[in-house]
Amino acid sequence: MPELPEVEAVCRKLRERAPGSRITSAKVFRCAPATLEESARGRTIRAVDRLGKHILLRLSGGVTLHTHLRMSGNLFAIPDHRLHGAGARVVLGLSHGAGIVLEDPRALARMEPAETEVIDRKLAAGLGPEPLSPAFTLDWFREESRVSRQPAKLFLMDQTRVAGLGNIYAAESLYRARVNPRKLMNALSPAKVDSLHGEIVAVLRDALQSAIFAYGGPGKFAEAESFPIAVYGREGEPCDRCGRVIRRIAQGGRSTYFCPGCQR
DNA sequence: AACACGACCTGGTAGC
DNA sequence: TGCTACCAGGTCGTGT
Repeated sequence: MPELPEVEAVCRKLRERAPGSRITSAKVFRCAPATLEESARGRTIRAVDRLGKHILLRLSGGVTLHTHLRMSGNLFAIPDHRLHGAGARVVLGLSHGAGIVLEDPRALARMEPAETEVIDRKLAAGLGPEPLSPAFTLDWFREESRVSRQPAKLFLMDQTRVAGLGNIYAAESLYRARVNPRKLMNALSPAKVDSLHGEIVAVLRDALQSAIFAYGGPGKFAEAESFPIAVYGREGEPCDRCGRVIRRIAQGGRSTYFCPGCQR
């Protein structure tokens, strides 16, 4: 589920309920240290921030619940904190009985209490600019590309370079820009670098719209255009653009899907 | 610096 | 039906 667009959708949804609520109880089943129960209880949720794929629940008293959904996590509000599902890993009970639940079937997600100043400094130092922020300029991207000898796919997945892309949207960005995922960044033509920069932004913008729909956004009537997946998970199928068979290779221990015909 | 690999975990599914 | 093997949207630590 969660790359930047999905995480942003989760945050927007949470912002409808969470800010202003006091945490009256906290129960950790897994995915969080037991100390979270005590450090969260009694505090008020001031804001829900996001940095890359990291969710930051800002609590009163300079405490942040640093949350990462990893592969299969989800974070959402429920009307009654006692009625959480069986898959709940952390449940925050709020004033007026509502709740916030961290779910994750694989239990890889994490929610950890931290001093706000400390976690902010750590994340700022460890994450590159977000593609949907003004910091993601073409000049910056050109320079990063010029000095990187990483294969393009690994470059896009590297959160210290670009914060927020994951396996799906990295693959889709490369496909749209017609870039071979194995090609080293500093070996890409200037035109490909520029194209890739633009497609990263376009892919995330499109995906964000779809994610907001999927998470119960503006209208159930509007045509919920789901994000069109062109290559991810389509090994063996013909490419919509050139007809060549889409391949799956391994990079950095993950699957990369691409079209050997038009990604060069 | 850059990369491979295992660990962390559970669940779904294709194939036999 | 039931077993096995592999796959999964992420990150971190260790070793080369």
